[in-house]
Amino acid sequence: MTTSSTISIQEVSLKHLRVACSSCSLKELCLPLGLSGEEMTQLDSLISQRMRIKKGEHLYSAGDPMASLYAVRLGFFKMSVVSEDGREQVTGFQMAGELLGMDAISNDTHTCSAIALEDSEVCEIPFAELEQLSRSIPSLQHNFYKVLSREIVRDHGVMMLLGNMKAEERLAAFLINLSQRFALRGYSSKNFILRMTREEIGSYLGLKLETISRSFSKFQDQGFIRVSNKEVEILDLEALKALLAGCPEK
Amino acid sequence: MTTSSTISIQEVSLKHLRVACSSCSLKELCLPLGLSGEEMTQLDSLISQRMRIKKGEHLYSAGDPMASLYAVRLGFFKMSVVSEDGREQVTGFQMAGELLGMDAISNDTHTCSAIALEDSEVCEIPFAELEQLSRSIPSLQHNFYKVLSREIVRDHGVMMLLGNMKAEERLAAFLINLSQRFALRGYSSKNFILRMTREEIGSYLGLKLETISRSFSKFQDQGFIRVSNKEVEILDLEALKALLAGCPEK
DNA sequence: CGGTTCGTTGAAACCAATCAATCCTCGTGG
DNA sequence: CCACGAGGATTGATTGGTTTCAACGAACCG
Repeated sequence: MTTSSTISIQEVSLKHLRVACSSCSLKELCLPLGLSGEEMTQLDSLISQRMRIKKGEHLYSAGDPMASLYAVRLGFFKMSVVSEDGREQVTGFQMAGELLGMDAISNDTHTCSAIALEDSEVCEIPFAELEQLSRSIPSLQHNFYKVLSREIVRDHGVMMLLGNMKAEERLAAFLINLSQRFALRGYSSKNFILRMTREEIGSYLGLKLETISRSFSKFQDQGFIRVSNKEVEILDLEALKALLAGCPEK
Repeated sequence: MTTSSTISIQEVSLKHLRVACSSCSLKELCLPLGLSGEEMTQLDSLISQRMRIKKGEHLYSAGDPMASLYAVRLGFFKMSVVSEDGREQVTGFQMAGELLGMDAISNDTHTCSAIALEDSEVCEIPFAELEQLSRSIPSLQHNFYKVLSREIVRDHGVMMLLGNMKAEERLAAFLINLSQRFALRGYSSKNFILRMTREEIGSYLGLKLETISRSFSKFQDQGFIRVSNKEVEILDLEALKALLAGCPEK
């Protein structure tokens, strides 16, 4: 079930305030990277609309047919898959400039659900048209291959995390990753708001929410961070990184 | 360090016994899926050579520059990444018809090492040429997007496994997956040889080798499988599947 | 045929899950 | 505006599954 009916009003009102890729602050992080002015205009014409997704709403759900990919303009999403027996696994958190829905290309069907963790905005990118346009714009095709490949590399990083690391190492890796991504987008790398619950962090990291809570408390006791509910302040980034590097003498 | 010096002799001897995609038994599983005769000939001309990789040799290593992707013709590979502090994570096992090196597109550099677990044979696919050809053959481009996307979906499955499942569930999932992939290639789905060690299975599944060994023994005691070293016989596939489906009443 | 790698099994230690109680926060409606 | 309820977070006690440590046996390779 998509939420298309819920958002149709905004769709209309947004049609004429479309922001073109060429003037988008995220173009360096997103698909248009490295395109010429002319090429970017062609890409612009392909982005049919911008959509607003309210906190808690599904942009799409697992099982939905896939017609478009989405680029996050603003906000924060979680992606999750559910196994046959009902277990949920959060596969990632996506923020501005990141693409959603790439898993769906394999079967023209979404395999994940994309849920907004705050009021968000995405650009809809019709996939068939992207595919066609990428044939005439080599650097667009190349960028898109890279985006797909980068997702694979990211997934391998998560496997490393889930397969080899202890609870506190996982959480440290998670915080460092978030911090870097915020920095890349011009936000503070030291102070940020967690848009997800402890349970969602736990699902992503293969841990229970109580373990996340305890690890946060421990980091705070050690003076690595300050946490107050969803606010996080990183006080000692090096200490967190040291946790990851393994004990120096091991 | 690549192993190119080791295999140069075979390369030469193989040049004239190249098997074209069009006559390859794996074409239904591999990139050429759905291409016309004419298109397949073009793809053929791109596959510069076949290479033999001996058991234990690296097809490529993490950090190597990426110029080509590889399609497994024959044999069995493991892919692994190593973290800064030296921990190894096996990210997958690849068999005939599967593509290697897709993670490397993101940076033109391999992020995994590909190691042959038995004497193997791969087709080398120069990436730049594949990219160019895929612009003129829409279904090739589409296939390649799908292959990349399928890899992402597969990785999500591994995350589910690592994040949510207990040791025996993971091993059951692993055996079922292997069984299905062998069947797809015309091999027995009930009897097969594990090409990897217990330690490598453990690394893939986020477990220690002793845990793998114990789980194998337990499955055998329960009559689900018969294991003798690397030989596996699946006696009760349904029982293994039931393990995954979660407790019936949960 | 000897050595090394791989696999199995047992006992103990440990880390995270589970169970449980309490508190906090936020959104909602009276 | 405050009270209420529900969901989210914290913390403690206990359990349990997996790792670790250890020893031994089997298989494989040169």
